Amino acid sequence: MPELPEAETIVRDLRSTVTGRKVTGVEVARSDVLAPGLRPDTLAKAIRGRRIESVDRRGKNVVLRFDDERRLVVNLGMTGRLVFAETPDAARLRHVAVRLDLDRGGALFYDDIRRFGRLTLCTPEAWQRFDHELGIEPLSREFTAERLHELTRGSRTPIRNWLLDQQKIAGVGNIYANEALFRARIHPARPANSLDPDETARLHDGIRSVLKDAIEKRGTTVSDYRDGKGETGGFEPYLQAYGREGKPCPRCGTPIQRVSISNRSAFFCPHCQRM
DNA sequence: AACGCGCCCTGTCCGC
DNA sequence: TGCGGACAGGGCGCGT
Repeated sequence: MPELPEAETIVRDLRSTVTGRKVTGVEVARSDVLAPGLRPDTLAKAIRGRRIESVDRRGKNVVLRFDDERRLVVNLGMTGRLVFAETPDAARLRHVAVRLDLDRGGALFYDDIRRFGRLTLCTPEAWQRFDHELGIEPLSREFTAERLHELTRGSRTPIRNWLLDQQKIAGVGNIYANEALFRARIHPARPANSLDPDETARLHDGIRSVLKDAIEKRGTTVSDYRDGKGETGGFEPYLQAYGREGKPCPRCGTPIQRVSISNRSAFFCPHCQRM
């Protein structure tokens, strides 16, 4: 479940280790993680010999920019991992789908148990389109409480679902959507356009604070997430609602409830978060 | 056309 | 102990 904080942690880890290195070899073991139409030999030919100029994040995506301005966009799906290691053994990975060998030793491994992740190779134009289609970065200056209120006004969908839409806000997944709503004391099934300015201000605050707190703890590992070094994240003990069905609400002690909204679990406190 | 839903995958856990 | 089924949920394609 890599969401924004997990992608950000991976990016920070990889920045220090792979930036400036040259790709010396490309091995694709599971071609179904490549974007439709991207063939293994096409990818290999495109990036072999290229230097990695930067490692960045857009929403939940990790973006490697090469010295010819092409980019490899990595969407981690549910169980994707990007780990740098000196040897395959040191990476402790059992489902390596793609390996990028780097000069000066070591390799960047893309590992994905369920292979829901996707690797996309973008020209500058394709990257521009990709970037444009994604929603606002929740930790950016442009993301204000007023902006959130404007955005939510046009949709009747449950706010939890709305928060998962990457074309609205980029980077929020089910864990942090539920946590943000808990912090804001808003019921996950509330229609997005029913939130008043005070509620969207609280939600804005909840989104930003939970993402920042989770980044500080290097992300949430429920089961599969690993950072750029192959280590687990430290935010799981700080979750207040997600995965805590039946456990007491940290604010009022009422048991946390789990309901299914559009075939996805939503966790909330029935006392603090009323319809 | 916004929105809901089923599907893609594998590992884990739970009940019988 | 073994086995079947539910569940995890990101993103996409499809139907309404």
